[in-house]
Amino acid sequence: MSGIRAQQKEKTRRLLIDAALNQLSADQSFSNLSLREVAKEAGLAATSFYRHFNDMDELGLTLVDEAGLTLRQLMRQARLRIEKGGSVIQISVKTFMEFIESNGNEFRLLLRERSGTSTEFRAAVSREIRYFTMELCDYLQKANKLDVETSYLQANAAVTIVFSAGAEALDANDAERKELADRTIKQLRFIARGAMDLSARSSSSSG
Amino acid sequence: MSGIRAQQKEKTRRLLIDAALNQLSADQSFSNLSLREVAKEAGLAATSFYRHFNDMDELGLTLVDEAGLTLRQLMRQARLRIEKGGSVIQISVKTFMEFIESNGNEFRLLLRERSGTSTEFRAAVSREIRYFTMELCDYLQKANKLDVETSYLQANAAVTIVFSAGAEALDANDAERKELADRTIKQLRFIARGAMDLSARSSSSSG
DNA sequence: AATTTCAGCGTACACGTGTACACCATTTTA
DNA sequence: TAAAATGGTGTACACGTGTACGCTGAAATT
Repeated sequence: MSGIRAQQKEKTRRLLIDAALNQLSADQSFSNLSLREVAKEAGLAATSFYRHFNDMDELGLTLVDEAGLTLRQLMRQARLRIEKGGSVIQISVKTFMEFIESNGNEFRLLLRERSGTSTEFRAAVSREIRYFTMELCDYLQKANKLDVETSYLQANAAVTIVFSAGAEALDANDAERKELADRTIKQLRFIARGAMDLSARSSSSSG
Repeated sequence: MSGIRAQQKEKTRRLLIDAALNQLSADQSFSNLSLREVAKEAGLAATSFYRHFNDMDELGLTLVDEAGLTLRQLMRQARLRIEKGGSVIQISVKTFMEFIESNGNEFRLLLRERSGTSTEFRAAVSREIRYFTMELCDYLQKANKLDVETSYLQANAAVTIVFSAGAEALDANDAERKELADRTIKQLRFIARGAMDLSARSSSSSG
């Protein structure tokens, strides 16, 4: 039951996952990454791959799940920082940019497979982003006393803007990233202000 | 000089371009489209491809250019509609959604290659989107008497939101698209309102 | 009319791919 | 301790890929 064998298996499974992740870059996407390349990078024979995954898609979906998880953990970190005081928007953007910097490959994966050719991948990424959006939506609802629709609209728009900025950040240098962060912060303020204004207006005209 | 030959060449070049475009779909991206497949679809021998393009990248960049052009022509149409009266935001979103519906493959191309593995493709798409954004920026500046920075921030955010909605629309049915359009319109109003408010505030405090 | 140009074709090649298969060594089970 | 299960290996195969090369017939040029 201790499982010296299961333990080793988990270890080389990890090796494969990390190998795939490490091979991702600006010049290489998961979809044009071959099973053989991954196995080689992991130091395994090509056919050993099958002891752990049925095919590359299975590996890829695992990566998407992990990336989504990392993203949500990031959100928790941001909330902790916010509780200690500071601008919500500023801290959130900064945290996100740190994520891009230290987890560029995970983010690239999400970004690319979101509009990729596999229905399953698209659904998986879409799901992860939906989780992310929903958590923000809850937060906005409670923090700003907004109605459900408005807070959802705001959360969805904010996530879109932040993701798009993240995508640009991948190709940017430090100075450009700073600029990008500033721009994003201002845009999120536009959205927050607009949501407040228009929500107030519609609730006063309808009730 | 009439060029019965040049004429024919242009014709089969068009055949190749259209063949590539027609092979794009939810399940097939340009990057995993092979030279042989394109040539076959166009009814040519594989090697004839080289009489028109050096490689697939050259074809792809041509497609990106054409897609960008189509996008800008679309903008002109929207402006014409707006001059006849109507909500700027509503008409723009509607026009964009019509573009997605009738030019899905072009849009898919832009969407995917924007975060693809080729630096050249990314640059090309980025350039097209920049043109698109700049035209909107000019318009906002004149129509709303905003300062350059604010109108740029607004234009950039608006384009991001609209593109993201377009991406979702690709996988959506008619009802979902309607919903999507409504959501997008509201979000663009948030942004417009926020830009107005915060621009006014900063200009009154600084001048 | 003779010559040159050139779009399009078919063959051929080396290469990388996924994966089927038989085999081995070691852990696990009986 | 004997038998079974299993992670890892290497070989082998068919397939699709880009593209080099030489050829052909018709258009263009001289």
